[in-house]
Amino acid sequence: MNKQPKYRQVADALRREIDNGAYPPGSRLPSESELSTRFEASRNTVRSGLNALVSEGLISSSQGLGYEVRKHEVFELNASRFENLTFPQNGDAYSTDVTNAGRRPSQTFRVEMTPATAYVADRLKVALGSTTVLRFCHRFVDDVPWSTQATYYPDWLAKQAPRLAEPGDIAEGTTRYLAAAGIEQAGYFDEIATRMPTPDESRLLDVGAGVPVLLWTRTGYADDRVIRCTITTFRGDLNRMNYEIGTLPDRNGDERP
Amino acid sequence: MNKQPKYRQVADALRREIDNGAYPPGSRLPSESELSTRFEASRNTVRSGLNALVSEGLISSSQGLGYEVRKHEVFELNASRFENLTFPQNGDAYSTDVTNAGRRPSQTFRVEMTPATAYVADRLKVALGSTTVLRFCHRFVDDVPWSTQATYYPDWLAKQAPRLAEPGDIAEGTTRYLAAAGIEQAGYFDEIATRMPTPDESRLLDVGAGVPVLLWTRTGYADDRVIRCTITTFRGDLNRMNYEIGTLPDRNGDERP
DNA sequence: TAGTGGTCTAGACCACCTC
DNA sequence: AGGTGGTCTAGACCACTAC
Repeated sequence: MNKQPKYRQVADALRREIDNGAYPPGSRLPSESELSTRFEASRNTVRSGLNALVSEGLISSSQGLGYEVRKHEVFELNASRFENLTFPQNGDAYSTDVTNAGRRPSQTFRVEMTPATAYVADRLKVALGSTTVLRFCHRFVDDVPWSTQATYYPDWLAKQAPRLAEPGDIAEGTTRYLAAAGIEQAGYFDEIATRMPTPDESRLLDVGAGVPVLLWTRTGYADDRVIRCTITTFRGDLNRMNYEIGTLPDRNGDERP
Repeated sequence: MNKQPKYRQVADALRREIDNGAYPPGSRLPSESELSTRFEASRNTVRSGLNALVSEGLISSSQGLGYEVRKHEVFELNASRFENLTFPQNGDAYSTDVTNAGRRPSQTFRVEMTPATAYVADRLKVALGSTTVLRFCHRFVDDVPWSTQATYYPDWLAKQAPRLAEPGDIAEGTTRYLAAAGIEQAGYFDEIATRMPTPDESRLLDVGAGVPVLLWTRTGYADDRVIRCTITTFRGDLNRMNYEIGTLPDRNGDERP
């Protein structure tokens, strides 16, 4: 006989009921004291079970309100089209994508000079701690924190293209501005990873326990030189990345009925 | 004054010490009762703090042994080279990659006929519940569970290429076998997402709390037909995916000193 | 004010590992 | 045997939300 601990039985029973649709996304679970009666367990034991489901990302809780089944709506980002080398888009790809999806984008933006961390220095091929220009975006969709994006430029490039280090927006887009300055991005290297958020990331993206982040690092090259390194941190529950490679049939919105 | 709850103070203090290197990766934390004395908190409160760090993926615990700082070694998978259309590799790309990294790959393998789930049916463009061939791999590196890979083929293709549904390995590789049968993959569509593992996935990949999974879905096309859908589930703490797009300078191992 | 979850305690017993 | 974490309880008080 393989007896499970009681808190796990609670978690399993509730998970099954959520999967079955007994508690649809957005609905509320019974209160801790009700569950405590139902499972003949102390409140603390029930809490352990609920906690497990929170860590799985299945439910969330808020003080005074109760436990709610999480709803998952995903936003797709086409990374191979995002910055297409042959068909560059006009303006900001993020705003366009979000607006096209019928949502309202907003962002805060800042520029600063900052010493390169090991991770960034490695990719930009500059010395650890050497100066870089950081252009940082904190992005929202319908006022929900969605992602952060930090782009680092090496010092030598900022000297060649001084507007990079100026606080304002670059209206025509940085890629286009750099191209006009004779720096044309010929290719990029993408790295994708996942992990649980740091406390800082939890704060910026407003995620609780049970939601991982999706980390996307794009290193851009012009000839043999690295011209930038962009680190995007997504809420894992709200985002998905796509790549199209080779020849594909047309998929003109037929996937979104 | 912004007083934090005690269990969070415990978590923050320990996280800081881990970040500082006071407890390097692989080392053990003091026992719960020692921490209980140090922080003047009950054992349960200390446990809450430790639990938070477990959920962040920073530490892990095992009965009778204590808490250990997790070490992170990542395995990189180059998804744009993985199945290069112009320079196909010989044999199994996974085994080659792992062996090249000086590690020992192993896997279990099975083939079955199974009705298409909504997710798979959507991608294969077949009816929900219609028959598909599933070729499933459970992969290990040095006997550590690493990833699972499930490839679904539509029924019509299995009729055209009958060895797909046979239980054994396909020595020359399925891509090559299909090409010989006149089915040449011309392109693919990749989707990448992350979430916390389901209980099934936790079991197969042997991950505890605080480790998300990285989900990679590759849908392969030949002309306008979908010929397969491969769903790979990685342990998020051990894997990273890469894409090379456009022209890049040679990076012949110079990144791995 | 009543009900919800959030924090904390003190103590008990069990399961696992090392010696 | 002695130390570690894992489970569970009963009860207390606090903070937030709703009405």
